[in-house]
Amino acid sequence: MSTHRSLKERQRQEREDLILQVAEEVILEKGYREAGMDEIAARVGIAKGTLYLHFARKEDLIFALVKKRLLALSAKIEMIYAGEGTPQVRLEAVLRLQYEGNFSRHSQFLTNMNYNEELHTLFKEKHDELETLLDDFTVRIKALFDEGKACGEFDAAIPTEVMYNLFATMLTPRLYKMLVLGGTMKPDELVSYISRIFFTGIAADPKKD
Amino acid sequence: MSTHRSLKERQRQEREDLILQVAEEVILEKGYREAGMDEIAARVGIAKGTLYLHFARKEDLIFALVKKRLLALSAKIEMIYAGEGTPQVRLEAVLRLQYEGNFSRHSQFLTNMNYNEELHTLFKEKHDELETLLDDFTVRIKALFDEGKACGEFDAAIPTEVMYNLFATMLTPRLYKMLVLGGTMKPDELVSYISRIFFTGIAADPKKD
Amino acid sequence: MSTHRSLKERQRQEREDLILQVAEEVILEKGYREAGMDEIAARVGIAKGTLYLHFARKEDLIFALVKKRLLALSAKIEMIYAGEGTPQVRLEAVLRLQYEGNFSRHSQFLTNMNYNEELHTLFKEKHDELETLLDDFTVRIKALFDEGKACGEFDAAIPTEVMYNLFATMLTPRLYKMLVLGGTMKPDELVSYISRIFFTGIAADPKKD
Amino acid sequence: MSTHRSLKERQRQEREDLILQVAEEVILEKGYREAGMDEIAARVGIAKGTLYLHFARKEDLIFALVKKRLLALSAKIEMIYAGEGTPQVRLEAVLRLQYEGNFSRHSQFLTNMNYNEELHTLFKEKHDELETLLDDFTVRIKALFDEGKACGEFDAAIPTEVMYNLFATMLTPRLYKMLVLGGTMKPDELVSYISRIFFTGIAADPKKD
DNA sequence: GATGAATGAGCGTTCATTCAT
DNA sequence: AATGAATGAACGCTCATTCAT
Repeated sequence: MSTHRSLKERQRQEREDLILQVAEEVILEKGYREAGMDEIAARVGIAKGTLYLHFARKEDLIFALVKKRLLALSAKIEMIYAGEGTPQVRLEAVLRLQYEGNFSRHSQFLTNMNYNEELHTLFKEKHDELETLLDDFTVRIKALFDEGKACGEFDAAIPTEVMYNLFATMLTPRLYKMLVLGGTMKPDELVSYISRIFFTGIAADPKKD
Repeated sequence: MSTHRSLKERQRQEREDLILQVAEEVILEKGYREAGMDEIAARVGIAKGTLYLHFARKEDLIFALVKKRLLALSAKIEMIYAGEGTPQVRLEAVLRLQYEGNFSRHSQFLTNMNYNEELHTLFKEKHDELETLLDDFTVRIKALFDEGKACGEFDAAIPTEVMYNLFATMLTPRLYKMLVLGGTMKPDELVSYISRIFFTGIAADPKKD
Repeated sequence: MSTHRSLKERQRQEREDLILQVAEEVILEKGYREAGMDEIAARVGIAKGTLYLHFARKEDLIFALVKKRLLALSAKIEMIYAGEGTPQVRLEAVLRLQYEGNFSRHSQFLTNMNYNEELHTLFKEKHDELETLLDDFTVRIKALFDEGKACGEFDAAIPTEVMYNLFATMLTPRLYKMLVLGGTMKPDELVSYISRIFFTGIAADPKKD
Repeated sequence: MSTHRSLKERQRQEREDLILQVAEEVILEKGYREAGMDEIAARVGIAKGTLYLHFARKEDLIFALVKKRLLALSAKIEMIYAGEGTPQVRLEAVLRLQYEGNFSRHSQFLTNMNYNEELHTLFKEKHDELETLLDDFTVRIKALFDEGKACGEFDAAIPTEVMYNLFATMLTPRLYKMLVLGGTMKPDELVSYISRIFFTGIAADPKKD
């Protein structure tokens, strides 16, 4: 019985994941507004009504998707943060993460959502929850920069805020789309260029040693 | 008569500019889809029908706006490109331009449009014209990086494509919004931090001299 | 076995009664359309599918409820009709019946249904059956008026049809809602006022005796 | 110009009236919920969007209709109230009004609305405005009963509340539908029977003179 | 029998676009 | 040229009904 339950529950969860995955695809193709509930349902292979058994409102579906992507990102960042290596090594790992596999797609989704003013309006009520989710991410990255400064790896004269935001800007999918999808280079080559430029740029001045 | 003509024509042009300006405001506030033709017309102070005398479709209005902003940007870039100073000096001028005055708003508009997949679909037909407009901008910036490499200012080992796209990424309004609008620092302070990091990062290795 | 059968059958009947009772409550609270099958099932404590084992369509549920209330009413009327006393005394008993206990609720339900055109459309197929049910009620009341005329209690110059319909109109819950629920008076006070007015109104003219 | 304006305005008003009239028809045929905006628009001969230029929400359309009927009713009642004759004569005029011409239809509409619990929920926000509209009607009728009591026409022992509510109950379209539409008698015959019964019923006891 | 997840027709509402004035 | 009333396709969402378990 409990097995039955958990089987059902697992199937439900799997379908919910499928819905989110399909929704992400459609949204990446057409944008949030053009992504109709009808089309998402059709692509998942379920009826519209069934979609509404999982998410009572379109807004909730989108938010669940954003949340899922943010949580996955936070978890990865957390692992890297808790791992070994100098701050630079770990920040490079974050870069690599973002440019590899599906994360590039997830990253594009999150970036698109972030630059869409419409969603900021839509999520006004959920602002606090969103803030908390983003904080998980922000705090770790900033901590790595602070650590780097403390151990003389990064230039303490540059505000952590600047380092963090510049770094976050580089996680944006633009570079990936233009250079990797454009066929110019492979992800790891791109990451090594970015790393080289960025970490040379924020390195502590060796003369001051 | 011809004076009459051109007077009318000028008035028409002025109104068209006003429409574009208002449209930009509304779009920045609410996003493209939420910006209704009704509201734009009302804010301009004209009837909805009149709006359609200027732009036959909402799509055309948006495209005209994107075009206008890209042309203005290109013109500024062209001036800087044709100006004096080392490549780095001129690229820093581009950065300053982006972070000052209204350009921060225009920049935000262009970035939002860029990250909105909906518009990419919408502009499919006009893809070529858009490409040409973007080229005007792209070519100049890349030329400056190439020039810098040639004169030993920038590291020739880093592909120009990488430099260009990284530079373009930093013109994104994220840094402006987080740090300047957030009240942490003034635009010129931010520009000098970015410059320092970026140009140190791409500088030619002095040991190799 | 037959005992088993009839036990099961009794349980089934009990549940059906419960469903009807709950449905009446929900309909009185929200109206027929707003009363969802989901909510009725939930309040009864059964699954929605089970509801459909009892009533194949929402329409059937409503009709069964109307039928049940009409039958109960007819039975009571029949008892009163077959009872003792002058026609007026028995008609007063009908009035008292309507204004006391649960009948005020049932009366409200029947009246609401009667004034809801939606249901008249819905019951088009069942029109004849409904007519028969209503007749049971109508015929007895009319008979009492005729009897009253015959024995000189009521004015024979007033058509029985008028007496009957006026009487039926007064069984409407309006008076109950406004005066009893409004707290102005008790049910039996109200009934005695109504009786006094109505029966004085239709009384045979004493001068003509 | 002003003529133009008022012409347009008049046409608009005429169409709005037509919409309300059609809506009333459809609602009387099918009930409030089954009366779709689509069908109302189609019967009026306009597009659905045009309907929404007149009434922003279905709720508003219904409320406007209720309001219009109540105002019309109040105006008529007011005229009768301010007219000549004993209270009984004037109350009889109210009865006649209700049973003649289109008023019988309007009366049916208002009664249906009144007995539909769904609408009470829908109009919760507008409860106060509705109350005010109803008061215009209620106050006049009660005043007539009080006047009748004062001049010895009606029995002062019967509370005005009872008289008023019983009278209002008789304005219900039941009698009209059963007896006039059923072909049994003409409206004025019906009114005279009702009057006779009701006013005899509430008449002051002549013995007390 | 009992369940409740799944269905999809149908509703109210919006808004880019058209066109008679 | 300028207007704004009129349009109708398309959307998000609901809920009576079905059916595999």
